Amino acid sequence: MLDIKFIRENLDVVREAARKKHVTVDLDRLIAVDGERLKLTAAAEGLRTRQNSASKEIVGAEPAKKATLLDEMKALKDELQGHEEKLKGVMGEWRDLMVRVPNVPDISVPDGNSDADNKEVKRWGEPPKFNFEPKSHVELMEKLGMLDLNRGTKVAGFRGYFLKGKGAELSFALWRFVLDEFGAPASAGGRGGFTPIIAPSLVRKEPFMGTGYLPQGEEDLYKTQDGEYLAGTAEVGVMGLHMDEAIEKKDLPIKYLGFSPCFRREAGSHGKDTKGIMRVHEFFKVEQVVLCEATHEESVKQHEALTANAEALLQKLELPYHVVVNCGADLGLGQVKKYDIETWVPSEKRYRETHSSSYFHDFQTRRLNIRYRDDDGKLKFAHSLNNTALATPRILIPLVENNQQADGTITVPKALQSYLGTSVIQ
RNA sequence: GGAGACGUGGCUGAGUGGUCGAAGGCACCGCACUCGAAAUGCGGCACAUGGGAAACUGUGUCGGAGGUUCGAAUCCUCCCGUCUCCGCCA
Repeated sequence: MLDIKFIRENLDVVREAARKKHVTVDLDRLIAVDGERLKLTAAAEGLRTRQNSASKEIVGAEPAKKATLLDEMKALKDELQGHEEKLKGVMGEWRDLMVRVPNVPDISVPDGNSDADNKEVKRWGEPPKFNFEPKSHVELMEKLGMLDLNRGTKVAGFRGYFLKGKGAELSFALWRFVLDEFGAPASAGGRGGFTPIIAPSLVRKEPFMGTGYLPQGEEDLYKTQDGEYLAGTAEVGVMGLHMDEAIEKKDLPIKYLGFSPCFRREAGSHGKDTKGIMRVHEFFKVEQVVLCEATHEESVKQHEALTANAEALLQKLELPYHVVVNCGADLGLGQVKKYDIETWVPSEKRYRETHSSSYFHDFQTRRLNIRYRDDDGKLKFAHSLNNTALATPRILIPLVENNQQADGTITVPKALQSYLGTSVIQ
């Protein structure tokens, strides 16, 4: 959510933001409704001022005076109720419009109409050259008893899967590997400063509103009969952690390495990625979540750091990847800027998204009411950021495909060998 | 699932119809003392929003939404949340 004052005073900027993000929101209507809101509020406040002063007079007034005042107040009360009725209607529309206003993308975000317009900004590693036709992760993993899709769908329905044997072990190995990478202090070659946290996936409505997944993303979420939703990323639960809190400035930046199961209905992507474990309803994410001081410079610094962290993991896993800066149309409502890291998938002969790194300024924290006391003694909304550390099972796809051998066995990257207890999956 | 208690500022905690935006404490800020710090003393200090160049000032906010009343932190209803006991389960 943006500050209404900011919207009023920078209407052109917000209008341009909506255009760039391809978001439809009637800003002129918002300004008109806001004017109405202010007018009605002022009128109601005037009446209340009178009510408050009369209320003080009534206490000590003599009977005749008191009766006069009481009559006046009864009439005023009716008038006030009329105003409040109108204001209520106006506020309803105002709020509906406000939650649709997008955050302003950074100047460095390219224009574009879809993810096809994202711009590559970096490339690392070389896609492997095979002297045989590379197999898909489905073929490789099923052959090695790592994955069972048929029985996955039997049990869990469309997009269901079982990871078993080395497939399950590989997942545990990766989680442990990531935890160690982030747990080690920077001096020891680790990422440093992240607190591991296992976050709820079953989450109440407020953190979804706060992170911006509701109301717009409702149809991609599973909802329980008790009104909670299942989170599609650990970000939701972790961001909810400090909701309605005031943080000590000395504690910033706060960095979490959140882990949780994730659930997505994948509504609207029915035809996409129907084979294998690229797009599943139920998966796991290790997510980096950061709260920091409310300056653009700090956000940018943390954003680059989060992105570098993910890159470092991929480099240790020896997976070729590239980084794209997402174009306006491919940004979420609250995102200022986003890098997707896409990892090479040999069977598709292209890079596929495995990480997504974004910052929000105070868009999320304003909704979540996460503040810190600044040096001037004032409470300010913190800035928030997040990036994937590692999402399973998707990451298994490039991992097995890039390391496949002609005989269908899979070599294990050095960094993982001690975790998996072998250098070859066969 | 049953019964009960509770929800107040950054934190803690008083407050049961008007004199309450709210005592006291902690934290924080300023000043004094000090070579400096600690301790101490004095003062300041909720948040949001409207008006105003500013000083200042209007309004709202005591979990949320309604209601009673001229007037609600305080009374009533519903909802949400927390805690305790019992039950159930691991």
